[in-house]
Amino acid sequence: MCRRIAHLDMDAFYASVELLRYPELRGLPVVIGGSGNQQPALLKDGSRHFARLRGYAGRGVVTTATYEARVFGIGSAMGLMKAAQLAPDAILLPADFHAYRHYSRLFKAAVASIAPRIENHGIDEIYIDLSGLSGETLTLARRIKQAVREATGLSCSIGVTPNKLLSKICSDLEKPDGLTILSLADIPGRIWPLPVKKINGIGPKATAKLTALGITTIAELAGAEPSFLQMHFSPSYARWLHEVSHGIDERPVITHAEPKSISRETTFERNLHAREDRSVLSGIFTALCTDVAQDLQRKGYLGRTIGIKLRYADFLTVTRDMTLAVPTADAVTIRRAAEECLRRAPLNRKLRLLGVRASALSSEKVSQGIGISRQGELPLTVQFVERT
DNA sequence: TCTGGGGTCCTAGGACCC
DNA sequence: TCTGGGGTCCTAGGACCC
Repeated sequence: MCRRIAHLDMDAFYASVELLRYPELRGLPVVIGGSGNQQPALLKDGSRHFARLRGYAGRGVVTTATYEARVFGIGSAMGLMKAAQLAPDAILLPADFHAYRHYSRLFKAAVASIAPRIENHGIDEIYIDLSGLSGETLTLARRIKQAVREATGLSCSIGVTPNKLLSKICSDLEKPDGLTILSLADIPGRIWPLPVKKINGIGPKATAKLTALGITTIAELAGAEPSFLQMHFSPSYARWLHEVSHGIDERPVITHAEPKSISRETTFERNLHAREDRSVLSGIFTALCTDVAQDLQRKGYLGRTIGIKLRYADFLTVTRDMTLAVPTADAVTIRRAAEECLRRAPLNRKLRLLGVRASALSSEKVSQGIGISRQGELPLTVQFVERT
């Protein structure tokens, strides 16, 4: 029995949400990114003045670009300074995650009204299991696209195939506003000619390694001997490469998942030194711990492992973490643990990023139900802590 | 022109236990 | 003393994704 799995990807999601708010920008190259000080100014005549990429100075990156901006070679994760070189006259808007989350909820609810088995895959993507539904695949997919458009005014692209791997590739084939349906028989014709990096899970490192081995297309990967792949990759990755190149993927659609970690991090406007900039760094550190604590409390989780992340001026990144006896969501406890971690990291160099993370999460409700305080200040009850 | 912020998963070594 | 084997937890790093 063949499954029917859809992957739905919103088209240039953040930028498209901004175009709903600023319709006068339609058709122009628009880039979303940066740190929020490029808010449009309202002029006396009621029109708005938008910042341009030209002259941008800072460490921001492109989050999303409209298709008109992509023509210039601008893409996600590119530094804004570089993007400014490519398209100085493009409009620059700050990201507004509150608005994007709102539209995310809208489009997911619209899909759920037609096909309730949904797996979240970030703010702008979902997998949908259509297997149990009646109706033609094409009809269902068109209904879903229409429902998303009616609920949000936004377009999306959908791929439908027997599994998540192929559907993810497929939703990208006819973007924007695409709809592509493939069967296993279509793999040689439609999937194999594509470059290996189109496979979700083959990133820059693996692509470079495969290229060095003379493998650039999925067809070439499919033609590689498993023993050859095992010589160059870890056993499980080699096996996975062989399977995905043949379109094999049995992963189920996961309709509910608990978070594994909650973290906050920030890149400084200028590099900071642990000693020379001690007080400003300390303030940032405390704020990050407070933010993590608030996120934990708001979402109803306790963290048992607290960790930090440092990124030095040369981009070298180190982490340190420690596991507590008692899970916590308390800002002071987190700050103390994070400080312990900090003591174990080299601090004789300039930093560009600091982060704080809570992991080994458990649900707060369960812990409270058996009498553990949020701060974990009742050591005698430690023995009754149950992990969830 | 150096490269955000929030995540997941995997690997690997050492500790520790039986 | 020259040497086991499996299982789990903890820590650190890294690839990858949106």
